[in-house]
This record gives sequence, C-alpha cells and structure tokens, in this order.
Amino acid sequence: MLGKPYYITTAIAYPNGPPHIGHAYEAIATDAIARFMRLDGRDVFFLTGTDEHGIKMLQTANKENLTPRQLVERNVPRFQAMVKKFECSNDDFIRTTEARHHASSAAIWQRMEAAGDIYLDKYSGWYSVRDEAYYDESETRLDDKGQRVGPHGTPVEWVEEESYFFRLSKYAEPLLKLYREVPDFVLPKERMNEVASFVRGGLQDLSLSRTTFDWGIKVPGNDKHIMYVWVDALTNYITAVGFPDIESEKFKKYWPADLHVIGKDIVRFHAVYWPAFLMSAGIAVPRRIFSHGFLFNRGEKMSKSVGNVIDPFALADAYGVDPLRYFLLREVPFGQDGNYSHEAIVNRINADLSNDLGNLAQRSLSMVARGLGGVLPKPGALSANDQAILSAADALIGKAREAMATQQLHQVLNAMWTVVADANRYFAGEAPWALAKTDPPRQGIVLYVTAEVLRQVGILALPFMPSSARKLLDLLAIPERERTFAFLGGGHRIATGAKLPPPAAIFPRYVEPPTQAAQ
RNA sequence: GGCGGGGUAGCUCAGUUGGUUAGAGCAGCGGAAUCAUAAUCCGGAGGUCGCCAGUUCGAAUCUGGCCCCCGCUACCA
Repeated sequence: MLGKPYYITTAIAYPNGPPHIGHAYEAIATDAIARFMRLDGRDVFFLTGTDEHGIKMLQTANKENLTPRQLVERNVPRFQAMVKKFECSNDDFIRTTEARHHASSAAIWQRMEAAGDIYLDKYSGWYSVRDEAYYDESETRLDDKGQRVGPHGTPVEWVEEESYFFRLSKYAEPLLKLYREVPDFVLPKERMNEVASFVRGGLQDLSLSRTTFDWGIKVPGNDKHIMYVWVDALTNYITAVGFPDIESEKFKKYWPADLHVIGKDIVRFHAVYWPAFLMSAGIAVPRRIFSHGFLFNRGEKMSKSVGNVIDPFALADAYGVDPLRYFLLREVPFGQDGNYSHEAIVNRINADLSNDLGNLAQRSLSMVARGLGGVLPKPGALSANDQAILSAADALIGKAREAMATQQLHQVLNAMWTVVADANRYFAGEAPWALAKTDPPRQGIVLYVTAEVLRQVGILALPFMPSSARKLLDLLAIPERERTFAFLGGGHRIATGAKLPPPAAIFPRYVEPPTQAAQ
C-alpha cells in the first residue's frame, strides 16, 4: 500500500576532485527530506549521482595524465562511497556517462529541435582558456604588453566556433508566468526574486554545443558537436525515471519531480534553463527547486588554495555520521549559509545529543531497568503535568509537517528539542527518583510518560539520525512496523508490560583526544 | 550603478497589523538537586535594537537621509 509518489533529487556532483563537505551536506539534507516523506507514507524516489562530462573533467584528466574515462572511474566511486557513508537512502545513483543517459539526452535534444527551438549559428568572442569563459569585447582590455586580457587579467583570444543555439529568448514570458503561478517554484523566496529579476532583464539565446573537445554527449545528427554540459547534466533528472519512455510506469508515476535540492550557485540553471528546456520538449516542469547555502570553515569559504577544504570522511570518523548529520541540519537554517567549526559541532553534540536527549533516555530508562525490572507499567490517572508534556509531544508531528512543507529542516529539529527540554524540566520537576520511595505508582506514570515522549522524538529523529534513532527505538522496544509517522500524534501510545532491553548510551559525549585537538 | 536581503545580548538568531520592564538557545556567573553520559533544574547578569532626523501620546517595528555587510545583475575606465 504505497502512498502518493514523491520524487526528490540532489544536484549531480561534478567529480573532478574528491567529494567535499558541501557535497555531503546536500546529500544529507536531501536524504533527511526523503526519509521524512517515506515515514510520512509517501512513495519516495530519491536520486543522486554524478555529472561526468565537460571540459573541466577533460582538463583535470590531462593534468593528471589520465583519460577522462580513467578519471571518472577513479573519482566516482568516492562519491558513491560518500553517499553510503552518510547513510543516504537514495534509490538510484545516476552517472551521466551511462548509456541510458546518452539516449535520454539525445531524445530531449531532438524534442527541442523538433519544436524549432534549436538552430545552428556561429559563436564568436573573446575567450579566456584560463577562465573558461567568453567575454564581451567591452569586458576586455589591452595590458601593458599589448596583450588583450579579460576582467581577471588572463589572456583572451578571438575564437569563432560553429554552435547550436537554444531559443531561450522565446521562453522569458512562459517562465515569468510559471513564477507567477507557482510562487514557491524556487525557495527560499530571495532566490525566486533573483531568478525573476534575471528573466525580466531579458534572455539571450543559449549556446548549446561545443566543437573544441569531445568529452560529452554527441549532438544527434552532427558528430562534430558535443552538447553543452548543462543540457546533459539537467537531463539526468528525467533519465532516472525512464525518459525517453514517457509512457513507462516509472515516468508517469514520478515525473514531474517534487523537489530538486541544489546549491545556490546553480539556481539559474535549474530555475531558468531547465524549465525552458522542458517546456520546449513538451515535458512537465518540476514542482520545486530548493537552493541551500554554502558551508564556511570558521567563516571562511573553503577552497583548495586556502587549504581549508573539509574531507567529509574524516569529519564523519571524528564525530560520527549521525552527530554530523544532526549538526549540519540543526545548526544551519536550511537555505542559508552556515558556519562549521570544531567548537560548534562539539557543543551541539554534547549539549543537544548527549546532555539533553541521550541523558534523558539514559536516566529514565535506567530507572525503569533497575526500579521496575525493565517493564513499563500501565499508567494510572494522568496529572496536568503529564498531559501537558504529552500534548507537546503529540503536537510535534503537525509542526514538523508544517516546517517540512517548505523544507525548513532546522525548524523541525528545533521543535523536537524544545520538547526534549520540556521533558527534562518535567522529569526534574516530578523527581521520579524520589517518588521511588514515596509513591511508586506515581513514579511509574512519570517513567511511562517520559518513555512515550522519547518514543515520539525517536520516530521523528529517524530522518535525521537514522542509526541513533533506531537505537533509541530499540531501547524502547518499539516494533519495526510502528516506526512511522502514522504512530505519532497521540492516536497511539507506547506499549506497556513488555520487558525493555538494558539501557545503553546512544550519544556518547565528545571528549577531546588527549594528544592534539582535531581540526 | 540597479534590484533584493540584512545590521537586535559575547556567539547564532526570534521579534506578529507600532503599545506596558526587547526574547530564545549556546557561552559566562550564582544556587539547588544527585535518578543520569559531572548530565539536569532554578536564578541574576548581559543590549544607546547600525547612525541621524521625522511622524506619533508612544517605534526595534512606519517615513526620509546616511554608513556598513551579503546576494543577484548591469556597466564604466
């Protein structure tokens, strides 16, 4: 019994180097959304992958004395390993070098061509090999040696190249109409404003092919031309659901995609070019583009030259996958830039995970284990305090869904930890350790109520920290089939009478390694 | 240059349609408790709400000007 389909994607990563923390961040956030939707009953298809063509891949390969093919075969497995390492639940991993994708790209090209939106012309301009960019003559100048250089001072040369063009200009109005009719097409809202103002400023036709290198997908019917890498890259989203077979069950079920999660640097490609290509090809446009921010290392942009690039594998080994996932999704408001630092993550791990949630589970469950023989008692009449904390927990799923409707992951976690804090206050206020001597039945009720709050928090934590949440639910003896959102909200309560396993720490505190502080 | 978003406690930020002593989390300080991963709970402290002027009985919240920061975009030498 599967629910409404939900198709979600990350952008495909460009594997001309090893994965960095930004790749991991996008994959983790997208995974959390995918898992959330699955637990909420949706029939989710979650796609990630790699974008393996383009001149940069070729150049990197040349630099390393490899063929592009060798380069991708070396690097792509590292991206696949990263996705696995961070427990991403993707249903497919697409590579643009795959045969299915070449067929799909050729097909969308032919559809755009059939629509009359592709024409052959000549592309000319001042080209900087170093910048990999064309410049308008006005952007160039002569340096003191008489060499013409671009805005960044790199030499430019005049090139004329035959190129196919896409009639992007034709789609300015349809795009603006789309933005008007679907105001949430791009989130966060600021990004939508930028996109709309860009389109309002007028669109020029887009150069859609190259002839100067051959690492890419050939233009159908003209082998001299290689498709512009973005045509190829964006098309991955429909390839994975069966395009060009638009009558296939998969395509009909999952397209249009519900959500493309991308970085803010590629908003234009997704919010302008991609819907224009699809409109031209007569294919439905995706429902939403969500642009996340960048991660900074102590306020500095990560870059190879500064030498502060973070290796996601090292980070996961240092802090643990789940704590790192939690940190990234809680600390950084989704859609905004965020800061990473050793201090910040240690603080989050220890304060939120170990002290607040982990310790609450430990102190309450060890009391159940020792005082009640590991068995949760049936609760008697509930006090006002009991009911207050229970209804706070019951209200969580509603708040979570509301925040998730606009991908506000951090707000879901915020709401959850507000309840965790309330539960700690409740626990301290009721003092079940004292009730053990004065009023054992009442102690049982307090422990039962606490366990029920932990159950709901545990289920809600599944999308964010899959392994740790599972551990928590194991300690509460929650049956596998009850670990979905259908069992949240007060319509269901934790079972009593069963013997719980002996409690074990779920979130160990992070203690500085004795030698040197980890970076 | 244009458009957009910001400048609020040490840090990260919330602040509805203008209204009594400007909030939260973290850090810091003091206290309580001792069930628990020395975790938890309570309490004080901490802010000229970027600057200036205006509207108003009253402005972080409205208007104008100015100064910084960020994003998108255009362009000049």
